[in-house]
Amino acid sequence: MSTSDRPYHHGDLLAALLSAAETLLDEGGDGALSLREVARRAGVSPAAAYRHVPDKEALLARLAARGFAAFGEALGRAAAEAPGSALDAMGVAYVEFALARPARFRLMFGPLTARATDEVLGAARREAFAVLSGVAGSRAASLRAWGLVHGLAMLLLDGALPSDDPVALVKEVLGVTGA
Amino acid sequence: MSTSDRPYHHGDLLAALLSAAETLLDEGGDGALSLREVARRAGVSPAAAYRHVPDKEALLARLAARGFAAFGEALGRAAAEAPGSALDAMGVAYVEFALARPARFRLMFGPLTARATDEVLGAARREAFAVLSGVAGSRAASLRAWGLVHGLAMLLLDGALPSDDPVALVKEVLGVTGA
DNA sequence: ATCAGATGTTGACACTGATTACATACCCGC
DNA sequence: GCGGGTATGTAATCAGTGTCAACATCTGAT
Repeated sequence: MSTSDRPYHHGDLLAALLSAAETLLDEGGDGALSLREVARRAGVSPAAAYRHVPDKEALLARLAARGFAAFGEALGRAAAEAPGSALDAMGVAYVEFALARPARFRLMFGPLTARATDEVLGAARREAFAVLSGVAGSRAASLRAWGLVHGLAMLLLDGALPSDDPVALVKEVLGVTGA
Repeated sequence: MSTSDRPYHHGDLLAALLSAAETLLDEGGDGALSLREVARRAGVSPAAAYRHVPDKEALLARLAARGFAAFGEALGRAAAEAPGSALDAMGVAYVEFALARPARFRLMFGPLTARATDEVLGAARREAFAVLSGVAGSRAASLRAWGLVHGLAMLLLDGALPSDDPVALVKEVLGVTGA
């Protein structure tokens, strides 16, 4: 029962850092998020982060892993809600996720994760993809579906496909019979 | 007749900067390239770059525009060399370009170009895409082809599709009858 | 109660992008 | 030819970043 608002020991700083970083990513999103700003948000000195994470890159890897977990869950939910046309529903959910959280999505599929030194990240990513591959059929069909939605999501994120209603565009391309 | 190797005035610094930046991008490529390092490579002080470019972002935009020019050219060449199956050839060329110059490709389709404040860049990008759209047929078919190859390229770049022979994988997915 | 280890702080270093004030070289009009 | 104006370069500086080492503080096991 200390009277100080913030005790010396935070309690669960790593979680607070990750949460602050996600907020940062989702709100500003314009550029790269700085470790210092994350620490500031968590109400802690910059160096404190290094007690919980070896590196800024490692923190980003954890964020990406978190992202893949939420991503896989969203895909699974979409598939469950439309058992008849699971693949199309997942495709739409794929793009919707990307558009709703651009910075997180870009981080998940960025050069940092490409280096893939973090094994937790790799597992999370594989698991998310397994959800998608499970409903696609053959290997080639699975890759085709995956590549297509991923490409559409990326192009929309980059503004290469200007569209008032991106989701409608995706449905058109996928041949989803609307409603 | 100065004995100094490098005259005070460089002659064409902007070109030298862009060239140096491209070299940097293509060799290290791991992270973001710094304006200072680019200037160092060009044998010039960091501030000199600001005489030719208002911003680091503007320099990157120019690089991306250059990239789109080379990209469109590569696509056009591929189409010309395989008149029978232009679309497939362009798809393969699309991925090959991305894999040969990962950093440049990522820059071209990155958040910087998404902001698209630079109009030259936007024009270059549209032109590259026009090459692709020209051979695809309907709008939906064009978007489908484009999204697919773009997605495959990105996933391969991110190491999400580990493959010994990425190009073969792409051909398989595209259904290209090899040789 | 004490002491070891975990956790957080302070201060520093090297680096970055960006701006400013100043120096130099080139070029055009005379 | 030459002198001034302008384009182009430099050096110095500022704020912000990732990272580290040294120090301070808390917490739990013995």
